[in-house]
Amino acid sequence: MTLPTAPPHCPHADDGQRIRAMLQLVSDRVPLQRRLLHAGDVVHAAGMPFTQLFVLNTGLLKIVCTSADGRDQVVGLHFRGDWLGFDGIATGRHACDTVALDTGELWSMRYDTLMQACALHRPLLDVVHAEMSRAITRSRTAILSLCTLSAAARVADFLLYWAGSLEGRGQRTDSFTLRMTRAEIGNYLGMTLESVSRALSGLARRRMIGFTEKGRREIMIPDLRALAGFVDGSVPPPGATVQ
Amino acid sequence: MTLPTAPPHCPHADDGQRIRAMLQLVSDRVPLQRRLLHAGDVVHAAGMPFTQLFVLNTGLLKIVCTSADGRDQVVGLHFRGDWLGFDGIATGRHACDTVALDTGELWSMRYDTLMQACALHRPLLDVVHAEMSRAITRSRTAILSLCTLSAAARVADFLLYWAGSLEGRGQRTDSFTLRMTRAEIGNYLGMTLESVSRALSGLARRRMIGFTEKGRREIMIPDLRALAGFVDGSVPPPGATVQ
DNA sequence: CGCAGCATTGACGCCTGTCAATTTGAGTGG
DNA sequence: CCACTCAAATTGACAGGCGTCAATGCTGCG
Repeated sequence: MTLPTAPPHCPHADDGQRIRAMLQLVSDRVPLQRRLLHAGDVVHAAGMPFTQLFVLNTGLLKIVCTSADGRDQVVGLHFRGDWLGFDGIATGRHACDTVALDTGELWSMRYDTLMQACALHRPLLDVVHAEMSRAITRSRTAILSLCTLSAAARVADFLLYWAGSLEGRGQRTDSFTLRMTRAEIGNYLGMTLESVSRALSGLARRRMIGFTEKGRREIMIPDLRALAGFVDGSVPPPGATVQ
Repeated sequence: MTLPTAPPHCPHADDGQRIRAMLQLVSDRVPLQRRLLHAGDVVHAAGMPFTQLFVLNTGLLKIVCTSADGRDQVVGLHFRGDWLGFDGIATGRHACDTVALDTGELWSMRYDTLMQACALHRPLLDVVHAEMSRAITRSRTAILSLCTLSAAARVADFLLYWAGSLEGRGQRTDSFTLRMTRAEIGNYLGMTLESVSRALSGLARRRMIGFTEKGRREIMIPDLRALAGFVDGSVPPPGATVQ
């Protein structure tokens, strides 16, 4: 039996390998500072002068943009191996806030130092460009989801994205803890916290996800493919009551 | 009298200078192919092998992403001086379609050739990185608008973005032609074409924009700041009848 | 033990999507 | 130059998804 639908978020099976090799390359070739992060720590804030790039070695971060009139918005989540700070290159100042959502370790390096290292070792430059490329593609995927999916489907898609990110990093994907409040998730997905809660409850009612006894932040996904089927519409929405 | 609100899209006044210098640098230092574009021409399609980067010398392009299950979405617009194709670096294949919306001229260069030129002339590398950085920031701004603004405000914001892009490129900003159908605009803004039409009509009723006699694609904006005030909520929505 | 933050659930209403009719405008051929 | 045709745009009626408001339950911590 072949896959009925391609999972929306399918990191290559060798993503874990890729990320490990990238981290190895960076730590071999670039002088790094290492910093322990705790939930709530600010890596950089909008307006700060740009001098450094960052690599998240472990943990979880959110990117928050704020408009001139005060609307703020989670525009990205970052996992182990993701790079941060590219937004500052063009203007010399960071355009957003970056905040830790969990404990972890952050690497930082001066941009000019990194470029010197790249000049000496071309594969390093390729890695940097690939990471920028990934950042661009990921944002576009987020826009696609925001514009084309219903609120419930966006929540399901978000869970698949999270699971896919863990899978690409070698962690278990059938059960994980969302290290965000419903309000943060809702902000990221362009909906209210109540809609997030209702969507999760609906998915749980349909047995497409489950909650553990440890609290409602820990999510179980028995079958990723079933969830993907819901996102692409091949499974009806969990609106009606189901037995 | 100081500005009541900062315009949401405010390219630096010297953006035109920056873009001209960038184009000059690229054409001086990198072997280019030049190609004439017409509306509908495809620059690259999703899945195509990545070998080249592109710079739009004149004209207008849209970026379209398609999900595995067939949802498609305009995720970006590009004007004179914008770079294209970064999405292909990470995977070696393009992740989206790029389609011309107007006649124009496109420059293309091999990525490896560009990198060789960058190795010889560091400012060129900085330019490339700055363009990638801008692409990341722009996508985030789009997400911010999608998630935090009402449909009518998104349309107003879109017009300001368009005007700002023209301003940064030295063109008149009080009157311009949208080279997209309502359906394309709606797709880009995450709403239906009817909502776009209603929003434009509402803004026109409020005299915040005007249509010329040449057709409903040409938009006049008498006061950018008034429109910006509407986006940030300091001016009430054009729902009710006015005078 | 009690408080404060987080999550769930229900009721209600509005924004915006859907469907449909009509008008406008552009392109084509007689 | 005008009639014809078709895509694009406008506008209205209606409904449903989701935001808003509010009450309640749950959990962790002082």
